[in-house]
Amino acid sequence: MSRVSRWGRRRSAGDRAADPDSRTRILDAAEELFAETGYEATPTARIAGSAGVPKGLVFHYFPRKIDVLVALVDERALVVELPESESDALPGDPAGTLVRLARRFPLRASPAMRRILFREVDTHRSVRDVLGRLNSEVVRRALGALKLAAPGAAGDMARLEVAAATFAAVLMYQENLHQLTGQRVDLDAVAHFIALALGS
Amino acid sequence: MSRVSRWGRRRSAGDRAADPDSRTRILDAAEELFAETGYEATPTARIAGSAGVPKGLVFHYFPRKIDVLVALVDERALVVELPESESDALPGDPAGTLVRLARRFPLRASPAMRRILFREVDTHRSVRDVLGRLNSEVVRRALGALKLAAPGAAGDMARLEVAAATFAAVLMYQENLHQLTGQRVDLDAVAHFIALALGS
Amino acid sequence: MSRVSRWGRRRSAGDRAADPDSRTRILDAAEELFAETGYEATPTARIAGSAGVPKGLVFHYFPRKIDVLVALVDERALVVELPESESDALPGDPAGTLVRLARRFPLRASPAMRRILFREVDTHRSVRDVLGRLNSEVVRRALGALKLAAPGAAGDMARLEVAAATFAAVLMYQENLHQLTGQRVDLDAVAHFIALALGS
Amino acid sequence: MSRVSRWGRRRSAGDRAADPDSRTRILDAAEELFAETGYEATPTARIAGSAGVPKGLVFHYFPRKIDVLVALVDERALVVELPESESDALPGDPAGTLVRLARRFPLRASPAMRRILFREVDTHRSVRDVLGRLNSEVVRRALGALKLAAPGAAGDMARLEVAAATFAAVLMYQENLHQLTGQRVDLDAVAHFIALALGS
DNA sequence: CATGAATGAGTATTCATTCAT
DNA sequence: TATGAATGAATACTCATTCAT
Repeated sequence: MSRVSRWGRRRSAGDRAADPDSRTRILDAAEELFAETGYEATPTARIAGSAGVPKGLVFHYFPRKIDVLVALVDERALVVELPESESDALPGDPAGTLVRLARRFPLRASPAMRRILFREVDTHRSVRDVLGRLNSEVVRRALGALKLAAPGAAGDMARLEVAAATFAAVLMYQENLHQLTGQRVDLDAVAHFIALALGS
Repeated sequence: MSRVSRWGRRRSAGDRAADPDSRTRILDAAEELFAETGYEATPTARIAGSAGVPKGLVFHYFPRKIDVLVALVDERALVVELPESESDALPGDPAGTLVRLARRFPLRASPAMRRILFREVDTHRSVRDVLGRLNSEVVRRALGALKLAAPGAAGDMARLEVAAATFAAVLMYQENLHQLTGQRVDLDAVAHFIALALGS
Repeated sequence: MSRVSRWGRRRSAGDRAADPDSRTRILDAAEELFAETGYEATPTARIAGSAGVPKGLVFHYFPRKIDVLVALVDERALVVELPESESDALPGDPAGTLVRLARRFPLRASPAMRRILFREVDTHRSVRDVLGRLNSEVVRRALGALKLAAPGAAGDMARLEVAAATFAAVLMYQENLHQLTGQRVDLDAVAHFIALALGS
Repeated sequence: MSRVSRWGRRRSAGDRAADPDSRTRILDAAEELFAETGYEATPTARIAGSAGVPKGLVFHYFPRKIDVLVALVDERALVVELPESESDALPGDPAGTLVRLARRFPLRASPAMRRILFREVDTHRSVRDVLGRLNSEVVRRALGALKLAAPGAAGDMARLEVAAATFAAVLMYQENLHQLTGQRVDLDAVAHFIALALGS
């Protein structure tokens, strides 16, 4: 049950812990392959091969291929439990507040997961649900943080909501944008831009 | 169900016949199916069946399955040739300018095409190219329009660029957002919000 | 649709007709293999191999494996259309009447079919239905023939029914009995035995 | 659902414990499943699951899957040791004699066993042997009993043999017939019918 | 005895693609 | 152009069986 890995440090050198168990290795491999090639175009045999386990073992843990995707999304997309603390919020600094929020954003977890979530929204209800929940959460937190950080605009709820939704959209899709245009949107600049609108 | 879409013209010049030709019917069917189920998960046989043509005919027009996708994207994603006219731009009304731009936006073409473009970015270089070109185009036009519409901010190029990129992001992904959260982002509100930031 | 073969003369020498078509060859092979090894234990690949057609073609004609069995049973178990003529019935000779009936009995069709019918009764509703219909038919005809052939017992309907059911049971299961005990029940003797009971 | 059947004794001698031991539970489950679904179509894992034992334990007791079937047939198909007593035979009452014989007939053991025996005749030599032995036994006993019960026909050995074989056929397959036609053959009526033939 | 992870050969089924007509 | 039978590589999934604990 203990899901060992955390992206960016999946198997660091000095790890004296034993090999991650087979189930984890399967999910690791699937995460990478689904992100690269997509769910449909990734044969289970390749997942097994890439994970270094026999083909049959994949089905031991995940009776259907779709269960690999579902487990992946359920176990790895929302694992980072953000403390509810909105201590990020610094009154008078909405831009910095948004940037700090983005840094600790759950979607910051594995870039592979982000690609999977967006690419496979239609593949399974579970993916769509997780992505939806994620989006709502970001909007909710951005809104909460902005309420504290932008005292001047606190009265204009509608404006705060648009700000939160706009920031969320940029944040949620930035990875996709990066793929498309080849250039990453500068989140800091967007945050400042939004702060401007709130300040006026 | 009627595949005679309002999304651009597919019919050959002199068409008064009721039935589009086979090739068109194949593309119509593929467009719908790829959007629904994805490229990989859509068998060519189903495209043929849905188009009401024999299986073999699909390969007569499109030697490889991928050619269906490529033709679809090449012929239907950018067909709406926006007049270069930035007559949309109304000096002093950046919000209205953005909204008008959005209304005539190429991506406003077939919703199915949008889903295909986003879902199949990684399936073929051609898709990625078209989507990239589309995105650049939107940013470019938004930027151009804003230059004219927001004379006050005209000097601050960096700010205009962030504004354009932000609006483009919201615009490009609004359909996706809609699916996820079940509620459409209010483009007008975002446009006004952006105008606020430009005005201050 | 024309089902060429009739067992015992599936491919006689002087047959100038071309090879039976692929579909027929598949059914021929399946009939033999299902009878030998049973439905479950017969891989579709072996059917194809035995029929001399590529694996995929089996699924071209029969989308699911069970469809092969169903087609087999539906098309080959009841094909022999017995003329309704009860001319078999010879008044005063119930024994001869039963024997003649047995000789033209539909189940006399392919011995392989008989083994399939009995072995796979539980495999699919269609098999059970065909076998049930066959049994009812035999009882019905035996009863009809006996009514005419055994005028002495014509008044004792109950006795005629028992006679018909008994004969049908022996007839229907004789192939199985043969397998089990290694010795065939002598149908003639049973017919005479039954005639005895009717005569007394 | 309660596997404590009336069909022979499975429990070890001193059993007062509520739970049969694992081996017995495995056989119980297999008996039910083989009868329902057939040997080939019943995975060992399902036997284990249905018996409430871990998968590995099945192979502890029965190294190969086929051993489960063999053990089942060997231990449960002939267990009811009929006393050799032909005290059933009542001179002058061949019908009653046959009916009494049928009531104590070994095949009266578990209906599930009967279906297994008939369905899996070809699966393993052991099954065929047991079924063959069973059939011979029935014929042998019916013959013996009829010799005593029908003194009038005692001289006509051939006729007695046909009578025995006919009755055995009806008896052995009545369960199958029941499934097929949905209506059970009336054994009493058949017995009387046979007695008639012997008496004339 | 008990347990369940591990293994890999086998199986039904799918599907892009070819091609004779 | 049309047509649909033919082909076989690929793929998800099954399952008997082994084995370390």
